[in-house]
Amino acid sequence: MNKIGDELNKNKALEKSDWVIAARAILISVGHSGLSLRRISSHLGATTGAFYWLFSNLEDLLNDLRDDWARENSIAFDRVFNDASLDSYAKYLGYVRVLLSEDDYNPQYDNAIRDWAYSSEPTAQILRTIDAKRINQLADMFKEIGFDQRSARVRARVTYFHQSGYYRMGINETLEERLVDIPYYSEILLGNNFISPDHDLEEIRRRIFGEKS
Amino acid sequence: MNKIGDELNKNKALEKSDWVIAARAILISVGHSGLSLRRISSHLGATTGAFYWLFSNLEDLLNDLRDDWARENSIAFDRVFNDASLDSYAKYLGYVRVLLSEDDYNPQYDNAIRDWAYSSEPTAQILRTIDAKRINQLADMFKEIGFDQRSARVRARVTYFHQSGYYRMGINETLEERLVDIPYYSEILLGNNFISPDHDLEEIRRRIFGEKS
DNA sequence: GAAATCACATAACAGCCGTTATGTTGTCAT
DNA sequence: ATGACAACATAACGGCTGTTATGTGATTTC
Repeated sequence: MNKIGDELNKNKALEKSDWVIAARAILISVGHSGLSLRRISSHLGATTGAFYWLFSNLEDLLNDLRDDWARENSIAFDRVFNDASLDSYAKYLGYVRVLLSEDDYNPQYDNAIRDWAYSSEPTAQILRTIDAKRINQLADMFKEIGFDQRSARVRARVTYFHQSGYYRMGINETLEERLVDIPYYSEILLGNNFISPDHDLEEIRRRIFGEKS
Repeated sequence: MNKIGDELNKNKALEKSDWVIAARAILISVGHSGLSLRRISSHLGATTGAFYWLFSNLEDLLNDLRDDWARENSIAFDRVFNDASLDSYAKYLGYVRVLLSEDDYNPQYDNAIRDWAYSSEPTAQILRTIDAKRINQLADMFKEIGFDQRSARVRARVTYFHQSGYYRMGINETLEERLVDIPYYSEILLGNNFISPDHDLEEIRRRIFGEKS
């Protein structure tokens, strides 16, 4: 385990957020089974004694960790779906951009939480809440596009479950490979050729990421 | 933990399969974190000493458990996709039937293995193999239906990931509720109204499960 | 009927776990 | 200079883990 003590100011006292960040790093890289107090402590170059100065017990930290996930890994989606200036198709493109760029949204964080939820009821609870929110965001988008209530709900599920399943399998594809598939997803999920297989790769990239870059 | 000792013949010696069955039950109901030797032993009404009479170590049993999953939870799919007498649409119906009936296929078993795979490389490896096989089965079906190679592959992924994601969320729906959604899935995944929303529930049920039942 | 072997049970080992009690610094106010 | 307090470190507790060494009762073999 690398100590990240060098990176943070040694003259400053540890804060709760330091522990949350350390726990998050371990959760993502190792999984929830790695969330032991001694492991998190050594990751910070500290001991378990230091931990109990800030937290009352481990569950206390894990609650903060769950809240961190619910906040931080929803920001990217919220930014797209709460943007009133975007029409439904622009939201679809924004959603695809979030999934392809992966700088605001960390799918591994989602994966780790999803695994954790199997054996942790508090985790399962907050996961259900966030899942429901995201699916509703997608369903509203599909309804805005023109699908009726029931069809939109099924499309939202198919879209969201595909997303989580894709990242869950740990598929290793380059951005180019993924861009090639975008028109086929459009055909299936939108039911039209909004992004057509006839478009060349550069045009698809421009549609999603904008003019430059 | 219930001891199942009463259910199995007390006069007969324990076999490897007894331990695999016990481990499976715990994996499904508790998750991989519950797979401790003392827990599995007490589930059988035995002690850890008995375990080492049949297995060399815990990993030995866990390997058998992984193999059990790969075999037992693939039978239902293989039966559909390896049936040469079924055309592509019949295979689609067969696939849907497997997912809806859930007597030959246990999605919870899949879930538990998928969670386990996050922290266990041997589990991740066998999961990748089985996932790839199932996705290929679906892709071949979609190709047989008429989609080109690339489109079929994407449809297979969307279909399979939706399946795993659906069960992963632990959604609680009655068979009736799920049947109502079938036409919308048909519309999305097959791109047509092979099963139309205009069909009534009883006809949909008949198409999937056959004349009687 | 005695010996051997099978099929376990019992007990102990070291290692990890969360948690607590106590010890030890450095900094600051007086 | 000294007491006070913040911010930890150290050490130990009981409980759980996989594993091993040894003990034990029933069944089989001769």
